[in-house]
Amino acid sequence: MEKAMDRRQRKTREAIFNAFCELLKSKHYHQITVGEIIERADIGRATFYAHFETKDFLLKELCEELFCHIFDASEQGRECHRHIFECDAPASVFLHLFQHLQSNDRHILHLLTCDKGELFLGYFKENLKVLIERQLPTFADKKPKGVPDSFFVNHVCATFIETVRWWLDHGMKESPEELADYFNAVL
Amino acid sequence: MEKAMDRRQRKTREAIFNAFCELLKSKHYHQITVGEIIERADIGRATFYAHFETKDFLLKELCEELFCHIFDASEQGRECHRHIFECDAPASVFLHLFQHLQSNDRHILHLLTCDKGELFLGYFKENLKVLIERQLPTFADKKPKGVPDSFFVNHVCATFIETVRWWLDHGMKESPEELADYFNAVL
DNA sequence: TCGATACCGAACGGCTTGTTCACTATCAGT
DNA sequence: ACTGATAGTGAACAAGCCGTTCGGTATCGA
Repeated sequence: MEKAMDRRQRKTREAIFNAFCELLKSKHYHQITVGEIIERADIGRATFYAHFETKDFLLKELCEELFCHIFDASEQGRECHRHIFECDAPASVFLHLFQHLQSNDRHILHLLTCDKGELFLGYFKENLKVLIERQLPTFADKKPKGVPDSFFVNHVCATFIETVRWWLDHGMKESPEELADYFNAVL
Repeated sequence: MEKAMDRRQRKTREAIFNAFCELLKSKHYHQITVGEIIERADIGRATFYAHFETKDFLLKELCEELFCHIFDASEQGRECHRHIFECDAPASVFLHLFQHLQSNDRHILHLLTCDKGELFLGYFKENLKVLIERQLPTFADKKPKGVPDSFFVNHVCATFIETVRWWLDHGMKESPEELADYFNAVL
């Protein structure tokens, strides 16, 4: 993990992640068994537990890797090399997020619909929260009077997540731009 | 269930519900074992499975009973005997809901924080949705142009649920009236 | 080449699930 | 109060999964 992993370690770790993601496409999280992951990844039972204390930790670490990618990329897009798009508009970070979610890692989204989504959403929300808190000034105009900050942050978070969920449930027919419009409209 | 249950049936059914609710106060849903429910309800193993196909069905039926109470009561409050409060204000149904949630069945809310919340939330959302769809005209003024109906309904639902969740996470210090204010403010 | 490290794989104890079955208690109706 | 139907008992059972252990093998980095 931290100290330049052995090639073998990296390989099995990847194998586990891949197997897990593939399984997530056809099954709900809680239906997936460690045995299945092992079989699909073609590794020994003991090996799995050498890498992940438990199935929940596997999910946790997978999420962390994914969020790292997505959120780092969005922030970079905003502050550094500006990505492909102009990123000065207040809430364009969200457009970025929608785009990432659409293109890259579709299998992430399956986690949102599965019933262990709570866990996933927990992690997602955590990361999203720091992003939003850091941008709170940007929303100052949208925030109604008399509403606590923490309530508002939570509201923005939840609205984003629900927007994505709605998107998914309807087949992701809309473009990220449309989505971002809806998102801004209801805020 | 439907045909005037035997007294014995009602008794064990209640015993199971009670045991389950009590356990939910101290444990997360997925940590609770059928064995524990049985022991606490003081019934035979076979009896449990005679009533509920599985633990998930137990949750489902429990939710259905609870929502029946809450949602029916809110609708009655609005349309019939007007309850204790004046119920003409557009979104006072929500105030009603907040009040119900605060007073009556506090153990319901524990379901919202537990990690199987997804399941619970699913049921909750379903019921809430029909309520909101029925009241959509009321919100006509709040709904921004160019946003699909289904998106907006989902958004209102989610906002309500997240409001409740936030409430809970912060110790339910606010009064239902304040909550309703926040809720209206962000819509 | 060599020591360290990761993987193998089979086996094991422990726990949970859902079912079965012979037996007993309680019900509702005449 | 009798009786057939219905509900609950409790113990036992097979099946499945989890997480661990251990002796042996393969692969790594230096």
